[in-house]
Amino acid sequence: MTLSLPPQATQVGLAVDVAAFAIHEGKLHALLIERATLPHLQTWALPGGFVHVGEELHEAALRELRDETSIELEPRHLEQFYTFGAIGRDPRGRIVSVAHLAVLPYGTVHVMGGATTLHADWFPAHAPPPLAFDHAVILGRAIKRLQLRLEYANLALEFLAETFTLPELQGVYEAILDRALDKRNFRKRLLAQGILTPSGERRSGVGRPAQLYKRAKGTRTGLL
Amino acid sequence: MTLSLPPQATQVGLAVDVAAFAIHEGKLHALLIERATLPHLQTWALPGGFVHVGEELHEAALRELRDETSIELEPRHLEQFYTFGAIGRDPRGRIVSVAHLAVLPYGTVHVMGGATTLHADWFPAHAPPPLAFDHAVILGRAIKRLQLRLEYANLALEFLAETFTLPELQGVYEAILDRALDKRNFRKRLLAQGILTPSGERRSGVGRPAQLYKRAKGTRTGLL
DNA sequence: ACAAAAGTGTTATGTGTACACCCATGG
DNA sequence: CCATGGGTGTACACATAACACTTTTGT
Repeated sequence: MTLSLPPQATQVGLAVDVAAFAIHEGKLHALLIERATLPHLQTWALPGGFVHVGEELHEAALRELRDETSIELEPRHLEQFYTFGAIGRDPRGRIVSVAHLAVLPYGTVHVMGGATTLHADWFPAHAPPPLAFDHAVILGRAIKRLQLRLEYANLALEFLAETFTLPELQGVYEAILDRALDKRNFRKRLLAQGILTPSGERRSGVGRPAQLYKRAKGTRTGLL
Repeated sequence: MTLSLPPQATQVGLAVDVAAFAIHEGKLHALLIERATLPHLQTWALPGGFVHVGEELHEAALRELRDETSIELEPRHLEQFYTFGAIGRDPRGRIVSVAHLAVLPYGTVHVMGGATTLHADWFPAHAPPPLAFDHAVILGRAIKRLQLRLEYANLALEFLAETFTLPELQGVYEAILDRALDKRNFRKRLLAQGILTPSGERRSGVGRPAQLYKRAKGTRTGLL
């Protein structure tokens, strides 16, 4: 490093926080951890922490997600969505947090308490418990962003396994938008987009089996 | 400050950059400065710099805009839109920049060289000169964000004086979207939104004078 | 009178939304 | 045969896009 920073440059703590979502029992859930350290000891919060030296922002987000929740997962989507830097937001000093939005398929997640956290668990995203710092605001904005993304990215598919039924996909939309959708209009719209191809097989259970679909070739949204 | 940061916390330089836009001669222009310091001496760049201690992010953006361009202005709109933190983006070390998008009315702007910059000037936003750091990427994303915002915020009004004609407003849309719009459909759509009220007066010049409008009461978008 | 820019309506097309019944399977 | 959930089509309202001529003013 041959050039130095100007004297008035602020050195601040750089953190990432992750609002990670999955669908469970037809409802949108967010992954929260119970803090094992001050400040806000024993308060629920978004997974997150300080960025390490030489670590990219999205790498830090993935690491915090893994370390704090002992999750075995590959996030299907990870995206920075806003940076929170208000002066009083952290009592330890000036800490700027780059907030990320992550999407996980619920099935692949096994949550257990990690070293730096007391617990980790899924909570209904639309009705979370009291959260540390400004994390309630961050979570709220993450949900809004998720709803917006749903419209023109095919982000809903990231919540599901490789093959899925149309009712399952509709359930994802309804969980995220927090309202009911018309079955026929939903199918019409989704099939018209041409991003789904029938996978031939059918899933069985109670009632009539549903046609299975998978994403059409060349329609990945881009993970990071 | 009673609590200390954990040892692995990275201290990084926190900067803001501002992509400031105005309409001039029917084209979208961006405000650039020519750097008076290393690195990238004598290269054009977005106005920006380090955040001071105890300074909010948006305050830093406003200060840099004023100091580096000696502009006399009140930005009509200022909005954070993305944070750039890739490791190699600045040769001085790990510097994270919170990028902002600003809208100025062109008429109120007087650009002259400031102390920390060699020059400051407006450039066509869709065809800028070579830029320092990753500022070309930042500018490109700022334009995209501006185009998106145009749709559902009434951001176009921020480019104009308090009263304006419909052809002027259409010119703003065309400059930002970089394509022509149909006059009749444009008028129909804008007037249907009910955010414009005729201000009675008419502006004179060559050709038939145009009706003047101003924004309807209670339709401010929110500056910050 | 002419040049220059403002203003004005209709039609076709596409998109979103509301709405009710039959189908296939398991128990 | 019944309970459960999957699958299907049509009609209306609304928004969008294409398109050409007349009006008002200054010179």
